[in-house]
Amino acid sequence: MSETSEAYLQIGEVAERTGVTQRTLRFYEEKGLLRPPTRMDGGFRLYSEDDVKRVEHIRRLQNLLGLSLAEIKEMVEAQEMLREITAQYRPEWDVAEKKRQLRKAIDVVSQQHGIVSQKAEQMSEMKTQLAERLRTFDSWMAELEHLERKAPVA
Amino acid sequence: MSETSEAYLQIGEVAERTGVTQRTLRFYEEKGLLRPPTRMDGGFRLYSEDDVKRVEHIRRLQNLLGLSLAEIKEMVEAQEMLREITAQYRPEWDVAEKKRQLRKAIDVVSQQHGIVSQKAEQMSEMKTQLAERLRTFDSWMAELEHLERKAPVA
DNA sequence: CATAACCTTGACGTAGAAGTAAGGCGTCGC
DNA sequence: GCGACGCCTTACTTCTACGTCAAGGTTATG
Repeated sequence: MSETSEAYLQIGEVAERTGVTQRTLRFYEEKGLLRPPTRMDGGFRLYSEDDVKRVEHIRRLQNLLGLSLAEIKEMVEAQEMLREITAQYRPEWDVAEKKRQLRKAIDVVSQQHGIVSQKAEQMSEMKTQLAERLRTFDSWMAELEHLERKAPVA
Repeated sequence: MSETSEAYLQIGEVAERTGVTQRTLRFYEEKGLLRPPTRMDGGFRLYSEDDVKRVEHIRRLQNLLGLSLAEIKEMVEAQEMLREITAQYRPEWDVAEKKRQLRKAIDVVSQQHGIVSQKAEQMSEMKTQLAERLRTFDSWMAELEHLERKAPVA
């Protein structure tokens, strides 16, 4: 009975569930993208469900936005900061300090939002262009088929 | 008077206009992403406006869709193929052959369209999430300011 | 307690996408 | 026709994001 409150996962399970390799998980940890997980007595890493989510988030930022790990690290760190503000009460921080932190977080998130918005817009533009093209091609194809019916292969 | 019909550009100008380095332009040529441009007698590359557009297109595929140069090459080649079909009459190709080519092109473009659609959707999803977050943060901020007004810094 | 399955760190390797440097022609304006 | 600047190729280097052993420790199971 090792269940304290959460089900902890070993690196292999996390790898399987997230679709990245164990090497990648260790690599992300090394690079500061994942905070070092807790360990078993023998040294085995124990991840939480939250860690799984974080990995998935990292992958989205990579695949969808094409950000470098360095850029992603910045973002993740900002998230982390937020967690610090919101998690427990932290009476040692006064309101002014909290406001500073929160403002920083808002900055980061709105920057992200800006990037995403811009990219999304460019994408839909591209999508429109492609759709237009497809229509053109389809009409050419129709034309070719028309030709073929009028003058079938001898 | 070297103007035949278009204004040709040297590699430096193309680099400046597209925002990539000269090295990158030569690299793309080497990799088959840009067809070898015409040359001056001395060997200097002479690019057309079309080439500039192609470079911009390549960059969009890289940055927006995150495709590898190999993947981009395939796409560019398909475009090129189309150009062949549509450019001049090409009486040596019969209708069936043209249809085959056109079908291939349609395949490529609709595949691209699929990718873009999917990404665009994921992006707008992400955008929504970020916007939601921002709203949450803003309300927290408002709360903090409210607190501050009720109990100003002693 | 032996054995398989899983994990550890460390070190080296690799593919993709260029960057950079060297040494040498080309071109243009005067 | 010469100086300054732009361009040529070739070759070596870099950076990112991991992959791939290797040698050994840990954990679960019969």
